[in-house]
Amino acid sequence: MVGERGEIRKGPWTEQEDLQLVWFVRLLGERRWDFLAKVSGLNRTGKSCRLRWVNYLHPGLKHGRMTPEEEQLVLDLHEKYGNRWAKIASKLPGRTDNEIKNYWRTHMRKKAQEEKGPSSSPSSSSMSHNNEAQSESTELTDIEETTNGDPNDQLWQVEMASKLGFEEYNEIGCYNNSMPVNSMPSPVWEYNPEPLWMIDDHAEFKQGFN
DNA sequence: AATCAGGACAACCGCTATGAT
DNA sequence: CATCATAGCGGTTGTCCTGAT
Repeated sequence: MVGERGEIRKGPWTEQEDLQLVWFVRLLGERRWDFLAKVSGLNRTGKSCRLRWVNYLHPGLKHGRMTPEEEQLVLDLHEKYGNRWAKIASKLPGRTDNEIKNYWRTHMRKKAQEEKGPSSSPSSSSMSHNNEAQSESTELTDIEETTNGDPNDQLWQVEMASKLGFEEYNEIGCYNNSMPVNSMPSPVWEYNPEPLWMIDDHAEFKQGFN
């Protein structure tokens, strides 16, 4: 799992790594990814940790196929914003920029070309349909907003929670249970049983390891 | 049944923006 | 004001899966 000392791991994440990451994000919050990466014992870069969290582990994410409405929305928003994936993603709660980007790359681009194709652009007609999906002017807050709807999503969350050994997670995206410490190889647990946010600074914290 | 092509998705890389010191 | 660290974004690549031949 965890590679050689000092070696940064790359490639697919293991369940164990996911578990560790979720746990440390819960403790430290979604910030200071570099620090989190060091402290967690994951031999990953902060960047990699953030990406994994944002694109896969975040409890607010939808998992599964795009609905036709979402497809249409992506199409419309791409018309409007171009390749501003983050911007587009912000209008599609529960979807990540990466997901949308991938999705676009595969079929939407093709679809868009087809629709544009020989005749006029679809944008005007699709816009009206789009209003229904309350995109555009309506500023959707964030991913939490849709977590309650999608059965796919709920299913995934339950699956993920059980996979990670948690019983439930609350509305702010935190799992309410204790970490299954026995499966945690990180030295953190030996040195710092106290919540990490109690620790003043990483310099101090790091002393525990070095 | 084997293999090939395309789709779907995860992850990495480089660059830029922003905030802290 | 300049510099450094961190976060975020968009592009790209790699791998696995699935359906067609």
